[in-house]
Amino acid sequence: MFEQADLKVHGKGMMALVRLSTRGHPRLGLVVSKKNVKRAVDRNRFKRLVRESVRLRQDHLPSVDIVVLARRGVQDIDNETLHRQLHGMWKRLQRDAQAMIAVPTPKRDT
RNA sequence: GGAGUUGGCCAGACAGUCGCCGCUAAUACCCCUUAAAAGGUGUUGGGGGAGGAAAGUCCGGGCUCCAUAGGGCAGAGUGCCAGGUAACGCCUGGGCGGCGUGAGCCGACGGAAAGUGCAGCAGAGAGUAGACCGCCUAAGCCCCUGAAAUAAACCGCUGGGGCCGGUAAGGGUGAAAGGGUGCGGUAAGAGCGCACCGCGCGCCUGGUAACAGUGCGUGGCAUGGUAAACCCCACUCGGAGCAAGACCAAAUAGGGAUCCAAUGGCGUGGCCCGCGCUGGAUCCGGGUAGGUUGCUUGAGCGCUGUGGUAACGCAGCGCCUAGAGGAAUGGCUGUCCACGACAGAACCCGGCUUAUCGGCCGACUCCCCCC
Repeated sequence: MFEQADLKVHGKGMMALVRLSTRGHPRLGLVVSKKNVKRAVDRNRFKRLVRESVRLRQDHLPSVDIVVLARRGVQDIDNETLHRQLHGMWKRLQRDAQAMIAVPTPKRDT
């Protein structure tokens, strides 16, 4: 997954790795390390918000596996901007995924 | 009214809506069966869902396995006394010392006359004390002076100087200089003597005890500091941890090689004994690591009564209050206000410590004003 991501979507304080799947619905994984987010309260809050965001948008997302990685500093972002970030990321993900499905052989340069 | 001390409690609220994790009831289907129960999946309804610190992991216990945790050594911890407790390094009460006008607060608070060690600088001297300045020159010796007496002299009164010394009152050094104040005493001084204070020891009295005393007697009087230095004394402590452990399914099969060997090897990791099990170790080749349980009814919480100064105990009645498993307890919208801190359960309890916006209640102290 980490080495064979089809797509990478970046947002403020986080990054999402995406792979296409044939499951028929999106699937979410979360990586929030203690190193990057020190307090348990902040780790839990981040995971809840990401889950909620995916839940609210699950019908619009393509059939993909998503892994969201938290980066240092997410604990300082408030809920509202975090939601906006995630919303923007999913929109980009949708667009890119559809483009990739249209092209049968996705090229993996760089 | 102001300032403060102390004990306890709360931890945004409400509504709507969309979700998550257990529980429970009904129901549908699956599985199974003679039939049911149990089990699984879904739908609908009901109900529950982080903390006072859930944290740090610093102590103590339960639970589980190793022996039923046994003996010795080593090691670690605790350290005024009594009580509480399952236990504690915790709590309560008391003692002693310190701080505060006070309510109160703080204290690793046994032993330094068993032993060993350590102490920079300054200073004469730092633990069998010590003469740098100062004070003294009585006794002993030397020199000068030379009263009185004598015929004269010797000796030598007096005074002065020196040597040998005396002295811990004063100065100075230091964190600390070997009880304090006063009087006597003396050449000057000194517990040298005495009085008072202090201290040590013995007894008596009070107190369970620590300890206390205008108590009685006795000793001139230190036993300097450091034991979060070794140490001594008293008391306590076996080890590992829920990834403990248990169960189910499968499997650990079977095989080959080398080495060691029944005063052995493993369990048992500080070591020895003891105890239990038994051939063991390494390599080659092959195989597995899924689920269930432990998992929340407990030294539990609330109320009342009762014993106790209190911590807490006892009795009765009532209540059931998260249980996940990469990990639920949330998102959004609206209204209100004192505009919300620190922060997220992971086997469970009792403490300690640390973090913390603010609010409420009780008790008490000091100061000012009024009656």
